[in-house]
Amino acid sequence: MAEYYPYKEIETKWHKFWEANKTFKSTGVGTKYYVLEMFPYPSGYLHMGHVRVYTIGDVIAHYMRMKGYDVIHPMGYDAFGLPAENAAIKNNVHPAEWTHKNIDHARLQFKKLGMSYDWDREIATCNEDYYKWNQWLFKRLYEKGLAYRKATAVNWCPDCGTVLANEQVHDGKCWRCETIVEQKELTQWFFKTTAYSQELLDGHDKIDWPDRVTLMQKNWIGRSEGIRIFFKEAKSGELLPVFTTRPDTIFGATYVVLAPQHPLVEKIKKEVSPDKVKEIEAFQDKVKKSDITVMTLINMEKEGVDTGAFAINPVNGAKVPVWIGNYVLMDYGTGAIMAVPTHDERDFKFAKKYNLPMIVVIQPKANKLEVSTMTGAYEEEGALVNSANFDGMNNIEAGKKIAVWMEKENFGKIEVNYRLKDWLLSRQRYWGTPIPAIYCDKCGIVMEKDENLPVKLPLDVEFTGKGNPLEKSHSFMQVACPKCNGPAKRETDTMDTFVDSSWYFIRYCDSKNTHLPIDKAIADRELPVDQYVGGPEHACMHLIYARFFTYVLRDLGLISCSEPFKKLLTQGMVVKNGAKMSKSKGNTVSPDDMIEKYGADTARLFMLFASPPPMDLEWSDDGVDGSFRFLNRVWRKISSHIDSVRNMKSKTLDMSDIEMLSPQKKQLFRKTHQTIKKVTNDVGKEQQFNTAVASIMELFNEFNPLEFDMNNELDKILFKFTAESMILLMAPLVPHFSEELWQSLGNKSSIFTCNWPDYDQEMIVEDSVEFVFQVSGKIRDRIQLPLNLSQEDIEKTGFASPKLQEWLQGKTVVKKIFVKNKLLNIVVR
RNA sequence: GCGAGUAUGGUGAAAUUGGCAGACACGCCAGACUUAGGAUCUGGUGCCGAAAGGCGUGGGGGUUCAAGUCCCUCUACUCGCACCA
Repeated sequence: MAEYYPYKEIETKWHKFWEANKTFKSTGVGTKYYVLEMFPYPSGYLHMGHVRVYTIGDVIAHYMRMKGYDVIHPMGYDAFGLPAENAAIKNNVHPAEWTHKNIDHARLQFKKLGMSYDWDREIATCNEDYYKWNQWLFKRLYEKGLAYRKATAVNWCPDCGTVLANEQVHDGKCWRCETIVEQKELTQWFFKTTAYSQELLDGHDKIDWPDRVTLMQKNWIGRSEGIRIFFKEAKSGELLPVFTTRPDTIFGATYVVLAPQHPLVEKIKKEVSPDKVKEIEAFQDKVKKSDITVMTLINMEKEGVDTGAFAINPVNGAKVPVWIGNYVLMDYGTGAIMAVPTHDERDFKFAKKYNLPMIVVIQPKANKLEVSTMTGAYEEEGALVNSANFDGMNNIEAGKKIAVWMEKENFGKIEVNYRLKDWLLSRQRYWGTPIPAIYCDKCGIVMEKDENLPVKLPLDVEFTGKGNPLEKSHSFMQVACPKCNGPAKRETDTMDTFVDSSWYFIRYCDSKNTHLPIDKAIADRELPVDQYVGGPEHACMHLIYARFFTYVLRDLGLISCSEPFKKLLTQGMVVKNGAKMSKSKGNTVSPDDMIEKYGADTARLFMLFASPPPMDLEWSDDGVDGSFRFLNRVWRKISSHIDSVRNMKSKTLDMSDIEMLSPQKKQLFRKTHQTIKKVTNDVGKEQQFNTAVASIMELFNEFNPLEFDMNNELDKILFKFTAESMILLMAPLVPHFSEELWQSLGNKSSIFTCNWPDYDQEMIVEDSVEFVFQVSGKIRDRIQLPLNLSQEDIEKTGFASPKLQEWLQGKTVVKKIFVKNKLLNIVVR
């Protein structure tokens, strides 16, 4: 049986040591550095995807610690949510019990992986001492007018009598009973995220995030500058505003489309024939009889119906038909659009389908457009036609002028619109934070008193899958109105779990505070998070909600910082055989098995080595083996002389010592310095852990074959210096392994209290370089030459090279390109 | 439909940002050692070719002395889309 390094013993030993010594507790002294990974939803055991994020965060935390920062590195659990409730329905176990069992296992897994958390800060969002502050903050938002109620549609299963999450709708059917899902209007709570639309955009300049994430957010917030145009309903004269970003095409508007829920539709019904009303209602009904999930919206054919009413275009008095369409959204813009089929592809298709009129208003330079021959919309630039005084103008210029003119004539109002919606936070579920609102017949909406918080989740509930369990709890529902003390009813909606995760990173700073969510002095020292790590799937929702909450807490005077996450690292998924690991595909790998078979350090090393953080990571069992073998090789090499160097002082070599070394050992010393530089840059700056690992392997490949004579003082010094440097560089990656070797080498304190190694720029410089010679861009020779030769010297060498001469023979030199210490390109004809 | 990515050997990937394509590793091949083992060590390994040499970074086109890297265009795949977290 092969001898492996004793990873099990080592890992257990250091877990105990770190825990007993609270090695990773932040000291509160010096410059703080807050590293945070997105906390897990404890739905069962941690999987490899988790191991990856947390390993990446842990490497950064260790590195900054060794760089001398007071590192804040907390962990907790995003513990409210739907899966716990599903488990309750399925297995008749209380969501709390299920959740706490999972949390306990996750905590154990974190410890086994050697994650360097400050466990004293731990939180779970389902605990009363956390969600109390959700309620407290909700009240503050309500007082500021940032929380309000309005009606909106939800997925509804009529059979279960319950609201369904998008996830619970499969092919338009309820996942449990397969009843066709409908839309239902409910009055629900919203947070006014749109109050901060502009700051959410402007804040991007203050943070160091991947461009693609800020770009996604920008698109999500969707700022568009346009104009609200005041169409009027022809019969009643009722105002029918539409929003458009294309005022240049206003003279080409040939019909108007309303969202099916648009309030004007109800008025129109009173004006048109009974047959029309039937038609309209049938259409409204059809739209309502579908769920509101994305896939449905995508697959939905664009459909509409003529209401029989007309609208007046303010700019020219044109009378255009009013339609309703399933693709016009009530909650964007004004819930109504003007259609210009000649210059918008979506409108074009719709107009063709229903045989609606078209007018060309933009003519390209090259050819002349005719409505009768058009096969698609013309969406490029051109000159305006059929546009009154604006004819002949370039459409882009004209757009601005038309908008100004319309505003002056009071035909419209220039405005900025955002695609960002207010945040619907009501959930008709049990396992979440109860919203602390009370409904009193006399007083209306009244908030629960601060001193009565938290409003606790009741225990006298049953999980049947039908209806909201909270509605059946009398002890919960029936309350006295905090204002008039009369009988009142408690809100049964709970909060979206995104509320929990929108400020948990703030609570970590002061997780035990019983009179405020956070103490301001502490917040001001510890916030913002300097480095946040998590999946890019949170680019839009979580990362916008968290920024919104930070703005709100700032405006409430609770904290001073505006942007919660200074730097963001988004890591890819862990895949196997090209597919995301999932139970249904049977391609999962259990972290527990990995730790058992190879130890946590090998699992960590493989994940860091296999792929740079932003890319997906292809799992490979053979690759894990390779990482394990590498650790074993290092272990053997360093162990070979560990007893001889244990009691000697660590020293480095000076120039005169180096001159006495063999060329290979001199090169090893240089390589060590080069590797320190490379790893420092890769880990500290680029966050490319794969290349950091590769360069440590390169160093080891030079170190491993060399023999060291333990009777020779220089050899001993070099051996110890190389070994220690390597271990220090490896410490953030493989903490147990490094701690063990470090202390075996005679060091008395934890490696994580040591300084990150420095390199000497002088020691790095190579004395020669392989110079490349090209003829007309093709490489024809490579010659090892001293550094920093002049172009003149290089040319001499080049023209003297027999290989080059062969290619230069009989040709005329046209040009010579010289790149110092790199190449000479001789261009010939 | 809208939005964001990705594409380099048999595989995971690297390339100091326009300057030697394939570092490092996996796998494979050959060998050494050996009380056969999924251990360790040594050498080889992009493709074609006997060699000289040629070809090669998803396809096509362009800029340049020089392109994986810049520009245009096409294709394929992956992810997100507001009640999963």
